[in-house]
Amino acid sequence: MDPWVSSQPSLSLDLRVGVPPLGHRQAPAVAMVKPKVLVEETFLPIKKGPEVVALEAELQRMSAENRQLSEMLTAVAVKYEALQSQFSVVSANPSSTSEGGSVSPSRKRKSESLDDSPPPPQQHRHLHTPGGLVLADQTECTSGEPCMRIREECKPKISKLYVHVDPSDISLVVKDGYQWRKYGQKVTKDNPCPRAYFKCSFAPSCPVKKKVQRSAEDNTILVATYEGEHNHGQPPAAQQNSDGGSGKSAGKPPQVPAPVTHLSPHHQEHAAAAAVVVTGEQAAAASELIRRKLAEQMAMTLTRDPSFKAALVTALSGRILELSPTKD
DNA sequence: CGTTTTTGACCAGCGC
DNA sequence: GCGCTGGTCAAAAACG
Repeated sequence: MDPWVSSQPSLSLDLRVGVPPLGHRQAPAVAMVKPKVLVEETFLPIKKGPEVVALEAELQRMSAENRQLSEMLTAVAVKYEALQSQFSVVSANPSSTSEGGSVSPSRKRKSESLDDSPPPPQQHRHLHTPGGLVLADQTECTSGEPCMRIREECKPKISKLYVHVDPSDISLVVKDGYQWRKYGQKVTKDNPCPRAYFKCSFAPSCPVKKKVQRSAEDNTILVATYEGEHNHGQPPAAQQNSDGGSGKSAGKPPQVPAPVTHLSPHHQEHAAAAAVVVTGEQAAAASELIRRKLAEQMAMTLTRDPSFKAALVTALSGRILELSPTKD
């Protein structure tokens, strides 16, 4: 996250859900605007039953959790600023882009070690996409977002997605909205998990390929490396569940990995570093888009969370019961 | 029957 | 030149 968040009231990532505004508490650096309270504490005359007490305890817990998250966001924002200034320096010195140069789509291992050797921190950039994916590196916007490119004139269209999946899910399926046909699988030297090779099958002439491999460090993370640029639009949403399996999945049910809704600090760092990718007007446009989608995803995540729903329902029903005329 | 996946073989780049 | 490795091909299998 970056300071942009703090300046955008509509997209504030303040996570204090259902917590009464605490005037005495210093607001976290990242969340500056007045918190939106879903369950207003002063909604009704005070008459606390056991459910309300329990709910309050739950809200306190969530409050603490949110405070933690806010602190993490603050730390991430600080890191972002540091990286951004570093990036500005790098941008001012084009000679530092020594890894640039075109990479032909196939049989080019010479300059294509992106996948195997960890890139230097500044090049290891990740962005969360609305699908719960983490977009890394530069240049490629698989979802059609137009402005995530930087130094595209000197870099191949290579990007990475980091997808959190269930460890028990052995499939190498990354849901990104495109149709892919698997054409190979290989066990690589530095990772016991096999790497799967896919080609875009949505358009026959589409040159895009992707490699999917479980992270050696965290096998709940799938790393998808995209090469090339789609020469067609994104398939309609109805087809987005068929990724990897691309239509027929040979009898297997469509595997849809869980979105990255809970990121380890490691991945959050990546996400924060992502903001370094773009600067200037492109950065503004990209940031707005990304953050909007991030906020949407956050809302989606909350609404999908059964415990959150349960707490919300409990709170609302409790209030309604209190308001009920049958109550004496 | 058509399409996709699997998987062993093959090819090319790279380091020694 | 040789071996290692990653990437691709293509025949066979699997599936609806």
